[in-house]
Amino acid sequence: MVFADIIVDISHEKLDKSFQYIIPENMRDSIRVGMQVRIPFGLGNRVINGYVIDITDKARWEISKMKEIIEIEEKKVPIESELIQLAWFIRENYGATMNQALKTVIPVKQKVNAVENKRVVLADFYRDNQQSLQDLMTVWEKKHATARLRLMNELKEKKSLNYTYVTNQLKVSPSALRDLESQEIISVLRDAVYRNPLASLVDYEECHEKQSEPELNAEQKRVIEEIRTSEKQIHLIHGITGSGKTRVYIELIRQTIREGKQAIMMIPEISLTYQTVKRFFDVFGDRVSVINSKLSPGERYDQFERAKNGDIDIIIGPRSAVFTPFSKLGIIIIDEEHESSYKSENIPKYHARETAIYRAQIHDAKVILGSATPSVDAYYKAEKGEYELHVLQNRAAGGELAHVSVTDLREELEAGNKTIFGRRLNELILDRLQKKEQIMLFINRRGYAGFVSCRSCGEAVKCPHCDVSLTYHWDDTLSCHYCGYTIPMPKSCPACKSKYIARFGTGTEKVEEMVRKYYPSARVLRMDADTTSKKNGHEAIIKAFSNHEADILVGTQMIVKGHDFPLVTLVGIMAADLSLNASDYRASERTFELLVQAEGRAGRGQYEGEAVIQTYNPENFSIAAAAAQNYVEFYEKELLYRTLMEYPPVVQMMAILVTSEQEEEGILLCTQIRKEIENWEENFKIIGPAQANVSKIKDVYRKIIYIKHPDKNEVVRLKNHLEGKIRTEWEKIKADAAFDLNPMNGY
DNA sequence: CCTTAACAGTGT
DNA sequence: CACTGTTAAGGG
Repeated sequence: MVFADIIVDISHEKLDKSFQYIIPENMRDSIRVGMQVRIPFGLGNRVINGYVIDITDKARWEISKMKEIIEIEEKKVPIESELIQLAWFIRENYGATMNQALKTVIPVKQKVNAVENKRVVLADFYRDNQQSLQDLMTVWEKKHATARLRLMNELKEKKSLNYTYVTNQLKVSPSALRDLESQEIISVLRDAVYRNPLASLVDYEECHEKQSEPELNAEQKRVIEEIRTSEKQIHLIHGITGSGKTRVYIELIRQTIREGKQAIMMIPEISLTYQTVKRFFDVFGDRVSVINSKLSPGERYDQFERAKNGDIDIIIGPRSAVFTPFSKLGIIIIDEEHESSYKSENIPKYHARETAIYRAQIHDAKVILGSATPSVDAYYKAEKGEYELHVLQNRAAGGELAHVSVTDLREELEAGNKTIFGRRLNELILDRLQKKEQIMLFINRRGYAGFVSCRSCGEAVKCPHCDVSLTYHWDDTLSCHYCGYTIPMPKSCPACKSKYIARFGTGTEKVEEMVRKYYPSARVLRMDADTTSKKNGHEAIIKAFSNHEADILVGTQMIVKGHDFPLVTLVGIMAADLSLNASDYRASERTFELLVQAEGRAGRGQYEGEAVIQTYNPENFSIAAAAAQNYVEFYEKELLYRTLMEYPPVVQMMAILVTSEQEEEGILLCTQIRKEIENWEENFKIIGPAQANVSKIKDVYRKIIYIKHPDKNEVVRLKNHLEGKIRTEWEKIKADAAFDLNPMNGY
């Protein structure tokens, strides 16, 4: 007897274990680990889906009670067994059910019909027998079968014709072709052809215009050599903006491919796909592909297949690219390693960096992390020797980093300057406008956009189901981010009936208005959530600014990421402090990152760049370090703070989010959890329970507990213990708990 | 998650 | 005792 361990396709803690089924005789040869099957489940034997995660001859259950698998789901994509191992890792570390983890590692669910490339050729007999063909055509001539004659004349010349060419250009109807095929005069060949998402991104016809990669400079060569000869598996490249990290990645991938292995190139955002693909395509041609959520299901499925079959060597994509089913994985590169988008915001909240490292260990592959502003986490591990650190400190194309000056806004006020432009910034703006160079003005503002509040009572209009303010939409409605609750924009304050109710400035609008007022001759563009919400709004603004259709671009974080504007020689950071006020321990790290990335936008072309940071806290260490563009200085001070306060990476932290419809139930579960941790054999530091930042979503209450411990394994062990308790002893408490290891954004 | 069996409450 | 609604248990 052979049995299958199966994870049922129901995401519920109670069912988060494998169930054993008998494999019927007729499936014994075809069934494989990773396949999806239909099984009878529960007392009612309702038929559901399941994933086979193991096949064994050892029964863990009374065979008489075991049921049989009904059938194999041929239409569903089987999960590679290696990805099942990754799913276990994710389940274990990020608090999810195995079912959820399996669904995450398999981004393609359904098999999709292959696209066929149909060609028309002469049947063997007529190809080898010219005389018979001639006879045939004489008959047709008499019959005035003109379409068939057209086809035959072409086929005599060329051996094979494109099907669409035959139907569209030669005007031979499909029915005629079918007739000819059944008479065995021609045959229609069908080759499966992969959908190619690159086709819309790069121009195959213009291959001759390929940009060749610049020569490696000494510094880049050194880093490549260090990595090539190193015993270490994980490497961190700390390279200043413009130091040519991508050039290094390309070289490392080239070497990997030469060894017959494959590469995953991870990028933080889909919007950066184009420029990356373009560059890689010029070097590696169609051995490169992309995978991301913007692809159609068919395209995605085909990239999956190409990767599995070894038809490509390199995949470019965001977080989920880590699951690309390469069998000979040699290298995983994570560009802009510090980006928070590498951590999933949905359950399971896996971190692509950690998952990549785990996967690389299975393959004995290398992991390369790259950034101009490494995450404190990664730099810490590099310092500890867990990763090997490499530094690129010169700009590849020569040139200097932007010169940065800091303006203390308090002094400006004292000096009687009531505008939002400090004197230094004003001076430089006028200078650049006069020189016809471009300017970017960056507003450091996260979230909390466009909510509506009352000027007389100060009350913000809130969602009745969630603990958040409603946000204003351009169609003059207010809606809730979390549950979609929408009301028309009220005419007066719902709380005090005052008429002085208005939208809180988004910051960018205000700045735009001021620019128009003080620099009336300047042409201004604004880029923020409002102006980019329309389809292609993002690209349209970028393009207009690239073409120098505007002198000043005003915007939020989105203007600082990844785009090259050679004419920009001035970057103004209007108020650097705003992200410092965020309520989580990563606030300084994020501020530093943003400021340095913003500074990096200035002076990327032939002209020298300048950046002005305006702030109320010039003495703040992350602002000072950003002004000096000194990462190590920032890192050392930040690490000191994290050590004192016991924050990651010095300790491991886990967030436990408790949600409940009735608040008391949630509080009860929280107290139980707290008690359990206090009595646990290992000593954990506990913070909370407290109300989550957003304390209610869709009428569900949210409480948060943070726990800290130096050892990650201990944290995972406690998590497993608590999960067990929740499943058994505390089962009756009507509240749920979700675990998040080293959370990226506060709760 | 969904089904079922068990149970309590209601009405004839 | 038949019928209905609520609840807890179990799933291989």
